[in-house]
Amino acid sequence: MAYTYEYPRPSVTVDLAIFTIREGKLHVLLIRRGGQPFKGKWALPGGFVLEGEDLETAALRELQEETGVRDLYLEQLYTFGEPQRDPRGRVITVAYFALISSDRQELSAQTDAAGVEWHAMDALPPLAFDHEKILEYALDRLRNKLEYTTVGFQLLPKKFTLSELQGIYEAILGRGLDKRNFRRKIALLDILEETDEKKMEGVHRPARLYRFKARKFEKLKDKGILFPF
Amino acid sequence: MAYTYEYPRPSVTVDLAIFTIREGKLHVLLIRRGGQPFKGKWALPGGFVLEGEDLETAALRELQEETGVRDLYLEQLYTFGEPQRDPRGRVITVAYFALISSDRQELSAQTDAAGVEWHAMDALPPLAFDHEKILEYALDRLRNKLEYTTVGFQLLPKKFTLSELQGIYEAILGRGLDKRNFRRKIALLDILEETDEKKMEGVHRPARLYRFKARKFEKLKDKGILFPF
DNA sequence: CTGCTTTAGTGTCTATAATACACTATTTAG
DNA sequence: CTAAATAGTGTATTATAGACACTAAAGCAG
Repeated sequence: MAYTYEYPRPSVTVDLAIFTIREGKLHVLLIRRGGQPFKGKWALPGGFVLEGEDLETAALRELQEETGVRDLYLEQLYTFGEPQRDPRGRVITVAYFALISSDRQELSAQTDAAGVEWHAMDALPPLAFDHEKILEYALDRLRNKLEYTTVGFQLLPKKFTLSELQGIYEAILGRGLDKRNFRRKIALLDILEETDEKKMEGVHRPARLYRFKARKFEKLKDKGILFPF
Repeated sequence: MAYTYEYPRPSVTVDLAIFTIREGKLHVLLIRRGGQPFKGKWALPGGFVLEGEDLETAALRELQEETGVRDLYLEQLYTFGEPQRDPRGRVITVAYFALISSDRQELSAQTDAAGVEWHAMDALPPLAFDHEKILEYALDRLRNKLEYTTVGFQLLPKKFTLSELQGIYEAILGRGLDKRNFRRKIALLDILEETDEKKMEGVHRPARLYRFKARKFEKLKDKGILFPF
């Protein structure tokens, strides 16, 4: 049944650009390589697609192995297949990107022992393979998606303040946004609802906490559409 | 050097969704399969990625083999890798889409003997493999791209009338557009220039022919950006 | 308890872009 | 010269984006 072709059979991997926000800045998850090639260099988490395994399944499996996180916003990015991109031979990689909210990123800290670390996007070390190119592509896509989808919302805990939401947008876009215009557009989307709670933190007026309107949000999550800025 | 991994090595193919406009309607190029599986069914043109061959190079090569056309707008679409998508074994396919202008689509007629035919998108036969899914994805992307890029312009000969350009948009979007609004937006883009020529054809007022402003267009082609509708 | 600091929260005006909508102009065929 | 067919043109309305500044509420210091 399997493999009856007389054509080259490259290895196929998945690589993940996993983003989060820490301390107001966009970070990406990197792993320090333990073996050759590129030993000691940082790389995107990823690995080989297994026998009979779907590509997205492989990406989710790798994600869980590396970070312990399930059930994520995960999107196929691009497939990189230059013949020389891996010095060991022909390896084609399907890149995905994912977002982890600030309250779930703690889980991944458990695996930190294995050389897994969050790196600020504005202070990246040199990366293995063509992972710099992949990351550049991923950041492009992320910023783009931000403009017409709700991706940014993936990066927040269940309840959040509007300032926190704006902070996410500013961190990804790399520029400041006007508070009033931002709030007006969010309100227009009609996907948030107030809670009675307030975030009491620090020496200043407490901010109201919001959450998504569950029904609306679930529908939109599938379509991916919405959220212009 | 090559293939030192102990991991599954699927075959990797490229498949192409090649669109054109014929008689005012969106068409896609299909090939009738000569062998098993899906013998006699229609399929997207495509084929295996060769040893040491870049993915896009493979797509361009297949395109040329099937249609004789070079130098096309070609864009990676998505990679499909469900384990069971090919009954012969694990085959991962990287899908591309391309657009051929009405004056170049004639070239491809030369290979028609081999069961290569244009099919109207609104009257497709059943397709082999998961090619219906791939096509659906491609059409989605094409319509989307139309709204914020200049892709539509790829489907026209060097000189064309504004009505022809509008026809392209209507064929892809599947709905009519207002003539005055369409022309205003085109003018705003500032990427067309008038020629002195007119298209004398039929029993009616002749239309002025336009062409792209070469410099502007070359810049935009790379970026891919521009052209909201 | 007063006031200083810090972040939350709110509304208007202007500019730009999108849409709806109808008539005149030019050509050929008969 | 008239009929048929497509080319070509402008205005008014509505929706969206961006610029912009002050008041509100909490904690802490004195």
